[in-house]
Amino acid sequence: MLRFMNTLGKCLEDFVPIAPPRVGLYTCGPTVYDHAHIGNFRTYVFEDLLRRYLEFRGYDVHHVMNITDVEDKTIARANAEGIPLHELTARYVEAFFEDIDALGILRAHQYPRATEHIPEMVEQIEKLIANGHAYAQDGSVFFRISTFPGYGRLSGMDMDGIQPGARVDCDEYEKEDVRDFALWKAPKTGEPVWQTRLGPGRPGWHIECSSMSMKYLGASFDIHTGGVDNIFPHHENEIAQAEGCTGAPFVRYWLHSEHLLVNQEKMSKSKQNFYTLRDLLARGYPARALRYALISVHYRKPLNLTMDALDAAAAAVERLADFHRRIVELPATAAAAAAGSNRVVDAVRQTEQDVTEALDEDLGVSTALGAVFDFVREMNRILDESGVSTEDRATVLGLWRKLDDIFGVFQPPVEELSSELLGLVRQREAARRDRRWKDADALRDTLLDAGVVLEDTPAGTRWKRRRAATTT
RNA sequence: GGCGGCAUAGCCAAGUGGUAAGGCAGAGGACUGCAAAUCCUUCAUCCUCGGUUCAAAUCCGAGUGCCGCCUCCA
Repeated sequence: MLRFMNTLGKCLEDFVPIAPPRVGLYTCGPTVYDHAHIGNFRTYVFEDLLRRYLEFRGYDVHHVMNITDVEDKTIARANAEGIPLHELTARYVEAFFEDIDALGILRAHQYPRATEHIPEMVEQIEKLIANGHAYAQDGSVFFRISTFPGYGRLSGMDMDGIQPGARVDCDEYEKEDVRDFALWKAPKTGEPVWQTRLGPGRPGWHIECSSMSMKYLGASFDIHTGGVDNIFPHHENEIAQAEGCTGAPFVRYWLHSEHLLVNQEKMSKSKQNFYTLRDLLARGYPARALRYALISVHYRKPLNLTMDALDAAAAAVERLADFHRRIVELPATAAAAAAGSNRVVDAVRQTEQDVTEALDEDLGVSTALGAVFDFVREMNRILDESGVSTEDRATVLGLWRKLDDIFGVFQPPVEELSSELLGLVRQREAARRDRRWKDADALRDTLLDAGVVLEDTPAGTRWKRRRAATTT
């Protein structure tokens, strides 16, 4: 039974979709004013694992991720660069897709953008005004929190405790109550303006997610996710907006991922520990190693990213790739043997069961990966001792494909070698055959300098790309 | 000040009452012409101090440290 830690209620709950096998999944996406940083991707990778695992468990997931292309930061950045908003956001939307592709994150089924859903937001705001949950003031529209008794339930915030003055800044907008939040913002110089039935202005941030999620997933849907910092106020406000509008329960399961730390500290540009994906790729870490590092820690635990940890992740991924290559390239002679057949079948079955049990429990990914590495060791033992039959190999590769569908880090990319380098490999094989060890070793060194590592096996010499040097 | 998260070997990290998964790094060994890959062996008593219990990393209390939220930061 699949279970999730639901932020709403703070306990482990059995996962029961509203209309199985369909699952509506909404994940809070990027604000496209700059490159996303590696902490953002921690969340996106978690959401990718969630989606992939739901699919593995037979659910028909409909995944929607919003793109926030109009809010304070995007406007400020576009103004600073002196370019139109859409030009700025188009640039970073493109970068975002490049990055998630590099990390092997599956594309959502839809990426609705705020600027393309102004009418839907206006309509929702009108409903909220009509039923008394919202009020217009000085050209803006605010949500009236006092009319929504459930406010604060998701975050556990006691709204009565928040009083004007102390820590709460009254912003430039006049509101009935400082706790009220903006649904629609009156026009200001230097800001984009939409002419709507509400008057001119632009949407507040929170309204886009409730409008767009309900448009594509319905008034009530299954799962909504984001980083922990979104719990309050963003998701709290979404609930108020949605339920205040429809009267129906908005979301069944709220899942939130913890933040990523760098060297046990919060990432910040001033501490010079702020990394985008591109920064880390430029340091030579393979994208798959980064994905592994981001995925291998449970999503509700802070992830402490260090360069040592990334080196370790790169090595772990290589161990998995080495195993995959070994099983794929298994020579026919060894593949004909079948002494280990029962062990293979047992190991495959046990591994699939262990991985499923672990992930069923709120995506217990560390335990699941532990089971995978146990499997790799057992299979390597079998391969050392007896080899496997062609049939068993197919069974193993079948499991491997399933695991890769879930984790997205097990199937190594196909590597190619230039004909010159391949020629050197052949020359060295000839040298070894003639026992010209010095020549053979010199050729091996040459290839190593070219980034090619050789492995001599009873069935011949294999080559692979050297793991990128990643020091400092 | 209010609310919440975390603290396990050199590093990353599982485990939430019965004598510490897994990965990386290290040490020794097997295999190898030498390597690489692989396998075997080895490497912690769980932040501190109290308490509950036959039994605690795991429950309770008090500390210490780090991180986050408290109006728009994944």
